[in-house]
Amino acid sequence: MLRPVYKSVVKTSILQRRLISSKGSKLYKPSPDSTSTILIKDDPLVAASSSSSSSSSGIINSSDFPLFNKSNKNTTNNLSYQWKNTSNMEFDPFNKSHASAVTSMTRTRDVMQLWSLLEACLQSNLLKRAFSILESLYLIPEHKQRFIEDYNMYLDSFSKNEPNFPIIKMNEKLTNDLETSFKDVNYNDKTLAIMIHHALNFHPTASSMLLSPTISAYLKMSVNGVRDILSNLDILTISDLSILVNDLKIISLSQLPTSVKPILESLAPSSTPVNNIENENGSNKMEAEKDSNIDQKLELGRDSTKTPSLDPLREASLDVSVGVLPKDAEKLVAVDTIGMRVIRHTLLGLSLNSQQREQISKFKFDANENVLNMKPTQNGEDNDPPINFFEIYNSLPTLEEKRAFESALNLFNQDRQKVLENRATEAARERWKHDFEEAKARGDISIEKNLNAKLWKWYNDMLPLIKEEISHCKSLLSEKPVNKRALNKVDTNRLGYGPYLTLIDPGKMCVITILELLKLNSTGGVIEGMRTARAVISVGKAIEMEFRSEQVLKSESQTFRDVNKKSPEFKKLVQNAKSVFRSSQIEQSKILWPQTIRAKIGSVLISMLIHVAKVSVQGIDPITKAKVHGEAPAFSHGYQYHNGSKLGVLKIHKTLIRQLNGERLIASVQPQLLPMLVEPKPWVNWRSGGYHYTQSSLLRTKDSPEQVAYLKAASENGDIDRVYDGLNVLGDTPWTVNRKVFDVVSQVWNNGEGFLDIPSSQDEMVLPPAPPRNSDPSILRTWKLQVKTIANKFSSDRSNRCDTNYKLEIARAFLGEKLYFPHNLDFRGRAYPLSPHFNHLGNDMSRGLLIFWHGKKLGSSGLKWLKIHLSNLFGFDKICLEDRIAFTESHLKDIKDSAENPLTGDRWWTTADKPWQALATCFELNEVLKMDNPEEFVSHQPVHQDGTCNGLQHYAALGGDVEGATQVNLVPNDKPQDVYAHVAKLVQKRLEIAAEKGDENAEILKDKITRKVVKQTVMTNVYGVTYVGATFQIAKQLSPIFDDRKESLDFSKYLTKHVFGAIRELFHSAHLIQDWLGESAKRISKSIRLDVDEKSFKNGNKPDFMSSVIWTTPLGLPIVQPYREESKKQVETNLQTVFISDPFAVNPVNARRQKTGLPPNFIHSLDASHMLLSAAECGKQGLDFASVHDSYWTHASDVDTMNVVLRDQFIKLHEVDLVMRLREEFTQRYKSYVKIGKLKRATDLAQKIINIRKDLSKKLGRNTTLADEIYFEKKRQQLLNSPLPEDRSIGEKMITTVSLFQDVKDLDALELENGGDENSGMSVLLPLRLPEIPPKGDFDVTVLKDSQYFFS
Amino acid sequence: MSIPIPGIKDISKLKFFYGFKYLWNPTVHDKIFDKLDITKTYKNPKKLKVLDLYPGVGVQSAMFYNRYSPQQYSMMERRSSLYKFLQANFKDSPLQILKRDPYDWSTYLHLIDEERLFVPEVQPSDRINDSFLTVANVTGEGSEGLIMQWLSCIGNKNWLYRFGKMKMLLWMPSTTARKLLARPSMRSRSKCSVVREAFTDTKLIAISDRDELKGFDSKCLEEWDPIVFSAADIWPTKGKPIALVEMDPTDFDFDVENWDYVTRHLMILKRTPLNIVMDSLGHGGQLYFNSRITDKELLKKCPIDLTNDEFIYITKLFTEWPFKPDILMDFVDINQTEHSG
DNA sequence: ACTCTATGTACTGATATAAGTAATAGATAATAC
DNA sequence: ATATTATCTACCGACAATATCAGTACATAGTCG
Repeated sequence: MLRPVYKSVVKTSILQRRLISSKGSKLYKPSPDSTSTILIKDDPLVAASSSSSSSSSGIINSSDFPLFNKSNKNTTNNLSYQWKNTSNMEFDPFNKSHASAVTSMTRTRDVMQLWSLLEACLQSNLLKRAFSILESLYLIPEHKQRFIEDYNMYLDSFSKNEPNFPIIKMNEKLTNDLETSFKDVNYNDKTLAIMIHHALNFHPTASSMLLSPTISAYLKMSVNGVRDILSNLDILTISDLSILVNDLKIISLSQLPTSVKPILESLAPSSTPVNNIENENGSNKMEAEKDSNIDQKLELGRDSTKTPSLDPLREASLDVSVGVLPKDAEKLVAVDTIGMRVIRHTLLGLSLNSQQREQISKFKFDANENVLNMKPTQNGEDNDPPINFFEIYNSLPTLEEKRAFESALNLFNQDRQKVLENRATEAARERWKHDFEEAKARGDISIEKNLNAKLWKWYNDMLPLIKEEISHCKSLLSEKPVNKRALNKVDTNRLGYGPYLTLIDPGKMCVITILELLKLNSTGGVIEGMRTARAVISVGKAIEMEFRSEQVLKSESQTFRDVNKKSPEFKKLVQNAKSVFRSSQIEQSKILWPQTIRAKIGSVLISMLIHVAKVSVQGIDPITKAKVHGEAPAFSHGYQYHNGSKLGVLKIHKTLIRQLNGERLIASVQPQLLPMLVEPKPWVNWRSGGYHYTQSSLLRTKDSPEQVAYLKAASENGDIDRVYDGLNVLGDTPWTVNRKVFDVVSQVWNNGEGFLDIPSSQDEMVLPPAPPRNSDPSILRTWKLQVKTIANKFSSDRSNRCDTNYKLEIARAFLGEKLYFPHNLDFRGRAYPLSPHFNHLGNDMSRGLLIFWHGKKLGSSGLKWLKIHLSNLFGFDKICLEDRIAFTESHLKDIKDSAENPLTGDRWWTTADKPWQALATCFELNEVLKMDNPEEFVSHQPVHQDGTCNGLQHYAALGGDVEGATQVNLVPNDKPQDVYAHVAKLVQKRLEIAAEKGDENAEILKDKITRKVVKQTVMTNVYGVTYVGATFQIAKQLSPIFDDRKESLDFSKYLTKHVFGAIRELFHSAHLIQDWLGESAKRISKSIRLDVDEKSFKNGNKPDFMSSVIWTTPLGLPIVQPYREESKKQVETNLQTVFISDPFAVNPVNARRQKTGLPPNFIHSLDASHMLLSAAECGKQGLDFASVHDSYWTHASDVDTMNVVLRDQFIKLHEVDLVMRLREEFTQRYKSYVKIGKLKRATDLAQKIINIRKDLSKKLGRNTTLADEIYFEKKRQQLLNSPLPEDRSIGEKMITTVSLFQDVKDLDALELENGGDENSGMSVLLPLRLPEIPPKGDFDVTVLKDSQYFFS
Repeated sequence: MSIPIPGIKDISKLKFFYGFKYLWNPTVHDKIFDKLDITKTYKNPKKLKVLDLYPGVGVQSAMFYNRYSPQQYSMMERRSSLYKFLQANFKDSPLQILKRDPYDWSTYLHLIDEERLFVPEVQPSDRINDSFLTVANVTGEGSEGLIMQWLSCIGNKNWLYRFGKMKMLLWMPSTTARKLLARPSMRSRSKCSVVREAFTDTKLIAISDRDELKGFDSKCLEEWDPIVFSAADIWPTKGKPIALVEMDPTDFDFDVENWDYVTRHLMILKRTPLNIVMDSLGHGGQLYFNSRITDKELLKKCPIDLTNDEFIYITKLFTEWPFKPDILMDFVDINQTEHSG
């Protein structure tokens, strides 16, 4: 049928806006009469609000965060959602909710861009340029309060750059800057710290007496006390402090920050400060003099990177036995670097067998050399890591020994983790070089055949290009800012990205670029390549990430550079201090590179790589039919169309693809994001936690400043400490790779054939022959579709295999290791591991590969749960526990066979729902069953307890719905309820009734309803699946029954109605709550905040709605639904323009998504709270705990304990009426919001409003608009909140169209619901009112205490 | 006995036009017929079979019949309101009304091969088929794709073009006409202009807005001298202007698949000189073509400046390229769906 | 020295792209008259 | 105040269209008083 016009006339509603593409490089010129400034001055509202925010010393604007002004009366209730009014927030670009004026947001963007530019310039020592950026920043009024921090950054750089600048001159400069250039700015304690540091370092050898008065003067100038000055550890190094305390004796130990106090203490009595200062390059002589076995040189950051890792001396010293100390000092240094001997010493002191003993003696405990087992093996069968810590750990007989072992391992892993996060690119480069040289020895052909050797070639070709580009950028940047006109386009672009490109070591950038591109192979639906947009941004991000961790590392080694040696105890002290330091460093780095810059950087690097990367190729000359050899670029930039839209793609040459398919890809996993070897840094605030050197945010925000602002406020307020507690428990669970399962997977994998989820590896695709060209178009089309389907299958198989490859390689690298998953949260509060690819949230295979590091004896109940677990994995999870045990017991033979001959036997385990996990369980059960006393068996297998339709469980509890609660096992029962089966039964009944009435559809369908047909729909119903969506799901289930697709769809439509009806009937109260949530979300997202900018009214009566739905979880986590209209724009890069969203754009909300999203999101925020509460409690009780949203894992022996915790926490969560609480919060938060509604014309009130409008209209000389009314109401509110009594009294007398509603009792009587038939209604501003909560049922959640099938 | 022509009064009562527009003014139609003078091609109109796709209100159809009395005149119209209108006006006329969907390829198979309700004569391709004419109105804004597919059918010699070189009188939005008729170096020059140049000889016959003419090539306009009428002559009046073109298939001889790939990719960067743009054809394209294209002047040109002959030349080089990419795999798969319970 | 204007450029928003409506088609929110 | 028409289409983790042109705002240089 012909397509109706309207379907394609307008393709998208995206508000396309282009980036101000080179704004990053554009500086504010001090021209005071820019239009925007005038606009702001003339706008009384903006002026008022900005003055109020500055006068109240930055206390959060009440209209931004209505809850802040509320006094905290309910503190007795520990689930209170109210936030304390203690936050003291200064200006921060994130700290503006969306609804504040648009103008401020555009300036926010400018601030952000200037910041990142400033940072970049300072890093590159472009001080003059930096200064002019400072001048621009200074002109932004909201930024004044924070300005000194930027100036400090500058001053610090200046000080480092000009170490020989006398302190007096320095002082002059400071005075001059602050008195002439930046008049309104005052120094702070950090400024003083910089001056002190400069003073100490300018006169390193000067007599203390000379320095003392100067420094004392600075200390006296302190704003918040000497302590505050001294807490600037990023400025003052340990040796600075040491001088101040020990030499000059100006300050006392007690004034130091607690984290470094112990270090200074231990330095104080014996140490000779002179040594500390002289010792910058590490003195070997000193080392040689030490004769203790245990004393170690503590090597840090910069120094360690200098150490060549292929040192022949070191090789030679490997076999030096413990306890024998080489007299040769040089050798000692080589051996000594990372404290390996301590570790080895400790380990060898444990009870080990001779083989282990030998392993340990041979193993190099050098983090740089033995980060992870990433070496490629020629023979796929050889999975053995050089040392299997897990096996050693397990074999240790006593708890004490295990502890000692773990503690030594931890010491070693600390170093390895650091290397992992910081040195991975260098490691990759070294591997390439090594392979290249090996291949070279074998001849030119080997170089072509060996991937790494090829990469090394690319690397070497690319490096000079980058260096050249960097020097271009540098010379361009160091020139005086010439007028732009004289520049060509290339240089104009350089000006934009140049400052960033010069920040990172060129070699590192090469490696990153190459690795990223290889990683992105066959992503984004591209057959042999990737999307350009994705590629440039990924590379840009990776570069930025590298820069960030380098920064942290650099400042860390700067501060601690002088602390070079001491005992292991001292090392621990330093480690602690450093970790505190890192937290604060990461926290401070608020600056992120703008997305546009990332894209530009990425594109520059990628285009260089395209230019140099070549592969040798074979082709057939179409004319002579002869084989032709040649060379072609490995990457090629082009475009593809999709529905008439262009899509930039980066194609990878077939030759390279083939090579990649057979390659082990571990190297290209972003090494910063692998699982961790040590416990993640605990979450203490919203941007410090997880990895040690890599910054991650607590919340995965979707580029929404609003989300960040609320999160930050809550975090600073200490409202979400319990969230941290739970999250830290998840992160602290140690795991290891299940060796037995890994061996099976590995075998299957190397075989290359498809197995379970793993697709087979294919090199070529087989396509059907093309029909003749002049066939009917319909035939041609069918063929094209076939080709497409096959190609898509091929490419998805390939990317699937690629993904599996990653998982396996990571698993291989962590064989025998102790590993941890750092977690963070999505915006609803659900927890996810930070490390991609391989984690316990992954597919069945990933889960099967993971077991707990710690083992626990099965004890009395463990075996039972292990058996139940197996039954669950086979899909028998809705029968009573006894039957599940019986299931497992009836398959003991199968279990034995599966465990002993997983691939050669009957492969019973592959018939499970979750085969790999089943296999893992079979392995354990088989071992258990061999034992005489199973209770003694030490189990590592996580046992899952899953909620039965967790969403519905929460709904039932919320609604007090007895019937629903029974269905989802909140009510004790001797048999678990199967919701899906029950719904199927209900549908069946409905159909039978309909059939009797003569309904043909019902007649045909009535015997075909199974649990499976309705399962997905019941599940997704919680997420608000629509009628159409559910129809598709059911059609999928029904399709085997009906031949005709159309027919199947028709029946599905019919059936869906009944399924929906049945669900609605069964979970009636859940649906009432869903509806209530939906309606509330709709009203909120259609409401107007009073102090909204009038300009958001397009035509005076139609505003852009800006309010998103916000609530606080029982744990205090504020949740902001980020659904807004998208605004994307094109950004020019080297390769093409890319289309990316502008994170600073202020967009109206997407009311539809706000509405459909709230019910599932609210429920998820509750189940997340439940999980975190349970996690924290389990942690407290000493359980190992993991979760996949609504599936909770622990050791078999602890399941009973965990179940009790789960129920207790659920009860605790629901003891409060959460819906009521939510409504109260909404009412508070959206108190002064208004909506546009209809008022009955025939009322007094309406008449009054008409009169006001008439008056106003006269005054304005035009028709009034709703925008005008909002303006006056806003003014009234401002007057009412004014500190001046006279203002307040004026406000009280003011009457506006909105104020009239204050006294109205019964709004319902006046408001016209949308059923208004005649033109009796008129559009007015009404106060926002939320719908009434549906009545709560009689279900008492405490009965849950005894419900054993709640989670099972 | 001539068929009565529906007037604007009746036509304007119709509510739904599905975004299509129809010229209702008989005077303009007469001018157009005069100008077309189809008897040049169809020496014997009594032998002529006309297939009218999306006839709409049938004004043109009735006038055509009145003027030439062809052997068969079939109107294919499925949209209910328009079908009803045709039924009401032409039920008892010699005009055949078929309630079929011209969009669906299978419609033609049924009509021609199975039911044999409309069977054109196959003619050799050394001349325009003189017993088969197709008239179509595809003025809907969203239906441009249909025109483009018909065009590619000329290249494939399938669909109605299996009966030989069939002339088509085609109403379309004027923007579409502008794109199709654009010559090299013109702003609107795009892949479909090249397609038109490759497979057809097309003339602009009439257009509903004089302002639109400035988007066309002035030399061509001189030659075509199109009839310009007013927006008031079409119904519904609102909306964008429309144009009528006359499209005759021509001879061609080149590798269509490769040519399609080459033009598609080159026209993406239509303002980038050939010596640079060739890289977007595949790995190492720039190097290969720079060595193969001997005419340095050609290398300086941009794709937008190329004639079809030049595209054919490049295509030839492309097919001779030993390392040429697989042109079949030229698409992306945006929608990967997984997930199930 | 300063202002004004001519000139060119950077920026924004609009439009075209390919060519069976992605495998599908009915409710519903938004917009226009 | 109704009727047409565009926009969805189950949540989250997650990952994105681009080239070119016309018109305009803006900056710069040069000229002139």
